[in-house]
Amino acid sequence: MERSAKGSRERILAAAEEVFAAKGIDGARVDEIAHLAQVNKRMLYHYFNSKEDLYTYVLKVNFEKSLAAGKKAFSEKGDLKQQVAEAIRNYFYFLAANPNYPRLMAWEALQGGNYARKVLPEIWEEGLPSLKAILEEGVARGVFRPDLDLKQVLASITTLCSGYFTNKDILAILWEEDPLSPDNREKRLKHIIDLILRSIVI
Amino acid sequence: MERSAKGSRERILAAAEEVFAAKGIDGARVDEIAHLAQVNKRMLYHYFNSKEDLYTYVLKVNFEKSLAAGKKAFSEKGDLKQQVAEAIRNYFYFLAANPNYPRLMAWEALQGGNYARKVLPEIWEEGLPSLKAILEEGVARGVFRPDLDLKQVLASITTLCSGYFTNKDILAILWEEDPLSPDNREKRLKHIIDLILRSIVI
Amino acid sequence: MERSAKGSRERILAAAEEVFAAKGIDGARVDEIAHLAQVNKRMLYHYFNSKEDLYTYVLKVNFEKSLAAGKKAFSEKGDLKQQVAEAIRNYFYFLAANPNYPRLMAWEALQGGNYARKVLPEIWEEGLPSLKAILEEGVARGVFRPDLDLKQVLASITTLCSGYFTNKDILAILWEEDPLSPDNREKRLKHIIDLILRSIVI
Amino acid sequence: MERSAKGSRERILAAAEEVFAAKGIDGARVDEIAHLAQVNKRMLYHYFNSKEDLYTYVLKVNFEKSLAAGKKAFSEKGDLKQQVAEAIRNYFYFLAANPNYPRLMAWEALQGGNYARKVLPEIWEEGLPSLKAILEEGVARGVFRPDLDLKQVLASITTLCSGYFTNKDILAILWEEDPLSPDNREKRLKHIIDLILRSIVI
DNA sequence: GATGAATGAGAATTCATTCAT
DNA sequence: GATGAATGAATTCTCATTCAT
Repeated sequence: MERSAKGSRERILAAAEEVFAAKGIDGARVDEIAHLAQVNKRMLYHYFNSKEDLYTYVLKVNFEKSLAAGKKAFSEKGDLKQQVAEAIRNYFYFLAANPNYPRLMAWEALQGGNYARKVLPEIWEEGLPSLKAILEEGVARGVFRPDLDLKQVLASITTLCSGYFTNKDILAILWEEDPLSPDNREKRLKHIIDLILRSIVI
Repeated sequence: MERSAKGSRERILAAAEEVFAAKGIDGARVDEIAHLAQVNKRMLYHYFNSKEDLYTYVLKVNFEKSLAAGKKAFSEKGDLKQQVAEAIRNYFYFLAANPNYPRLMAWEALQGGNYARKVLPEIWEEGLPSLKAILEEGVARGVFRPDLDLKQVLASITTLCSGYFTNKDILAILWEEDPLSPDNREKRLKHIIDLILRSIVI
Repeated sequence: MERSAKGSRERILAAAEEVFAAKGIDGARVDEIAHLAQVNKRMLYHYFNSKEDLYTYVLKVNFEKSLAAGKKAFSEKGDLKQQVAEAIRNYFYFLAANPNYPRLMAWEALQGGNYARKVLPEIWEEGLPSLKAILEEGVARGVFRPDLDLKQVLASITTLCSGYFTNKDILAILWEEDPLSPDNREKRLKHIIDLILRSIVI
Repeated sequence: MERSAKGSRERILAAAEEVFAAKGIDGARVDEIAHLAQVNKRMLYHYFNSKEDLYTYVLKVNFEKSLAAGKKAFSEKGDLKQQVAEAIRNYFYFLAANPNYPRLMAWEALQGGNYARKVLPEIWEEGLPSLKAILEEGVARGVFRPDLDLKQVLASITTLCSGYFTNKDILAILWEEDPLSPDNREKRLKHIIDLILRSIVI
């Protein structure tokens, strides 16, 4: 049993993340979370006070994970183009490795970010600070187009990356393939990088 | 009273679209829909049988609207690049004019397309057939890159366009501006068109 | 169309009898009755005021039909035993010919006769007056047992006859045959007559 | 408070049996059952899932009670006639002691046995196996008529016995006495036994 | 007489939350 | 920390009945 491997609190948190990511806060059922976490429902209230608070906490934890990932300095080897590519790749594979994250963000976005706003107004997924820095340097050095609109570029990158994961089920239907297979994932990433790079170089 | 201005059925449908787009099927309340439609709750069941069926019907109507819009032949003036730009512009402004549509699709996508699948497995938003045709012609004529992966390009276009609208609330927070203002909308569209065109021409 | 063959009122009455007999007053749906009668639901209220009144009226009509059948003088040929047999036969085939009647009575009996009581306290299915008379005469003439308890005998006859029809579905399951087939019906009737006659003759 | 005297589950079951026996599934109200059981309505769903399932479960429990009663071996003293009388008496007093049982069966019979069929297609109230055995033995030994139709005899016995209880309210009106008074009950039983015995002996 | 649309009261069912232990 | 049973407030859905024409 990995029942006691993690403590109840951790199990609840993990279960909640799973269920909220799968169904959103309105579709999620407290019973399902408790059952999945193999704890008595009461414990959930013991540790997290309410469904809403639990949800908000799950968001918080995920934001922090994402921030931490964003900050992890990546090797600054290669030219700026390569660094941009690398940053996108890092972000893309962070999403792939943490599939609950983009889904949680997507549910939250549709709800106007009301829960996220309460706890973490500042963060959200601007969280590509290193990328921003590289792009700025590229512009300064004349490697990237001088008329680059950073806001737009960053929005495009995050949308393209996270959109791939939040729309996986639909793409699976349309493409009749599994978008999450390593091959397809890599193909998609290459396409996104190509798209972005072509649009920013002079 | 604009009581019987539109029939109850239409009012219910309109109200349902509004509420489902705003809150998703799980967040929506039948009472709210009935109230917004200014009808007795009973009528909702009379016309649409259940909340779920009503939701599915709203999806259906929206799919059809989108298909109709996609089919509307656009002027084939200008070169192929201009035609691509025009097709993206049409799609983008269709979403802007029908803000419920991208949101409904986004909720649905997060739920794995379970409801949509029931009604219209085939459609979804591949629905950019004219665009696909233009791209193919461009490749054939040697105007666009021969190695163009249409699937990828189309996925990027739809993701970029609809992602802008489904994430509007988050962008509003990050940018501290209204993403839906005509100016910002147009600026975003131009960015997307530029991004795509640069990536497809030789 | 036999739609206009009978007037709406008659069609409603016929439909109501059918549905009430099939499902009882609580299981019956006004909508189903109206639909079966091919009339607008409003007409039902026009003619019969309420579901309850309609039900009560159906009971009344059926009581009267049964009384009328019971009064129809039967040929007084043959000895008293033959006359008893004939009376039971008449009753049994009246029930067979009017399958709604025993069912309506059975639903009503389970409900304590509350609706019937309101309108027709006197009738119910004592309605075998001719039979009663024959039995009394038989006792007087010394043909039947002097210690005959008429109440008990009549109760047995009605129970045995109507019970066969109200339990038809269960018997169908147990016997794996159709209790209402002419053969089985006749066999059952013969059994009942035999049972009763043996118990009343000296 | 005899609040937890019996567990809620048992109280719900008892209350449900009472209410379903009194009013049938369509006439019964979940609220009434919950109130009678002194539990929160929610518990009913917790333990039994739905009104329909609760009803089906009540049927099941009653079937089993009846089967158990039927199996209880009765003293095989006396001749076969006495044994038949004893078996009928046992059955009759089982019904008297469990008044909900014949009523539940009667409602169910009128509905075509649709719910019972789900749970226990095989049982129903053929459940007089010991009686059947005695009758067969009697025929074999030449004590009972060789042309005895067992199916018919058993149907008559069950109909006469259970019919007495399901029609009690009507008999009360007709007879202007209480059919359930010990005296009247016993008188009725004697009549039934006499009726049956006379019809089966040679 | 006849109709289709509408309604309010109520019935079944669900859900987050809390109590007693 | 932990638990099973319990609850009240919604929430979805149903039904007999009535209104406007």
